[in-house]
Amino acid sequence: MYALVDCNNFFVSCERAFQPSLEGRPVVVLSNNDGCVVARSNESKALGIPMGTPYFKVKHLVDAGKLEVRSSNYTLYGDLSARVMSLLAEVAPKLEVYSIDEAFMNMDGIDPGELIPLCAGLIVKIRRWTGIPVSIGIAETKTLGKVANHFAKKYKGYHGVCVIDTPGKMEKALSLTPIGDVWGIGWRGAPKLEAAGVKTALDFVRQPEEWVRNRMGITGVRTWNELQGRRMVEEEKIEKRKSICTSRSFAETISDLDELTLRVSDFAGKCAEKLRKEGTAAGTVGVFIHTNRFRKDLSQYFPEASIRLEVPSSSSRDIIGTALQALRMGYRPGYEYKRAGVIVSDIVDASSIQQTIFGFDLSSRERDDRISKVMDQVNTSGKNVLRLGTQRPGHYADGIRREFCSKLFTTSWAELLEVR
DNA sequence: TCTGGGGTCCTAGGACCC
DNA sequence: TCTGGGGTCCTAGGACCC
Repeated sequence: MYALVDCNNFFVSCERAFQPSLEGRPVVVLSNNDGCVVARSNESKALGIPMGTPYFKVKHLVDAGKLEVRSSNYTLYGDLSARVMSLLAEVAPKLEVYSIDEAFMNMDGIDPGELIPLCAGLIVKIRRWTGIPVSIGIAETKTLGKVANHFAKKYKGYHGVCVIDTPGKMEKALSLTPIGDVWGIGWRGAPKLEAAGVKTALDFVRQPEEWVRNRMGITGVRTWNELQGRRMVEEEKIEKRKSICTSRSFAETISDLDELTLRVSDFAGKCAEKLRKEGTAAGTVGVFIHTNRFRKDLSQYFPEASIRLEVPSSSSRDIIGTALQALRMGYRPGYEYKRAGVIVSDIVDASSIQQTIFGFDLSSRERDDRISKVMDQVNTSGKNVLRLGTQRPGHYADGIRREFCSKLFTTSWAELLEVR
């Protein structure tokens, strides 16, 4: 069986773990730049605030004292996530961390009778040790585990654990699951299915396989099988990432190429850092810049350009230099850019590069790699203390709004002392 | 006035080859 | 005037996830 562990309202729960006054109150956490709502407490869901609501639409509730708001604090969330995952790893034969707030535990080999008490105990322990409430859904496949998790969250009677382990429970659960809530269907696919009379997950699995294949292709057939207890979603892949992206919206728009150069340099430098941290190198560097798509009154422009490197690299000099070339290819003056990003792809293991290159002078590359290494050793604070001439001083994410940010409760002694 | 960021996989169509 | 058929690989864009 799979046990899907999902942290309840994760970002909000992280804020609450260190700010008990938020308990029981409507709380939302905002995206970067304080843009829109990305996490809601049950109380704020009850207020009818949809996911993704721009902040300015709920500001009146905050001003009236009816809603608490926090800027997102990913350092804090990442740290608490690691703590939760380490507790899961202690009991799961195999753990697959799926996202910052979710993990699949492969429970194959554990006595089925033990599953519920084990998971119930885990929920209590995680709450006590980290402050984070979690729910667990148990079933034969990951997609059914998602369904079970839904019920564990929704109905108090389950005390956080729901199991789907018989055909009867399966049919009951599927009949109560709207088709749009199924993992892998998505909000675009749901209306089409509903129009064809498929309103619930049970309606869906009762369609013939060919019907599903014709409408939704191979991915639809996978979901169709998974919902019936046949495993189709692959076991964990421990592979390295295939692409890495660093992008941000700006607090204000930018038209000037020199200013964009500073920002794109920082994003590219961050990508290079991430590559080195994973022990990989990228063969392609891409850059995009976007105008503000919500401003219908302004002219829009979404250029992107990518450049293939002669030899994959993770050196800041290479990645930043190439990103700036790509930026100049796409940039046109006269537009108000609101967002920019760097994507590195065609990623390979850094160790595989050395042997494969002929006729390429590796001596300058080796020198660059040594420079990058020193930069990493010095820049442990996340600040660009050591940087290339095109990068800005300070932190790469400086200049974005974080008006309601909580303290770094878990990661900085200075901050912790300040709280005390 | 104000609207996030980072990933993966699949597919259709073009380029290219014989 | 008449102009094949079949395969692979790559890429861009769409859909989905959290």
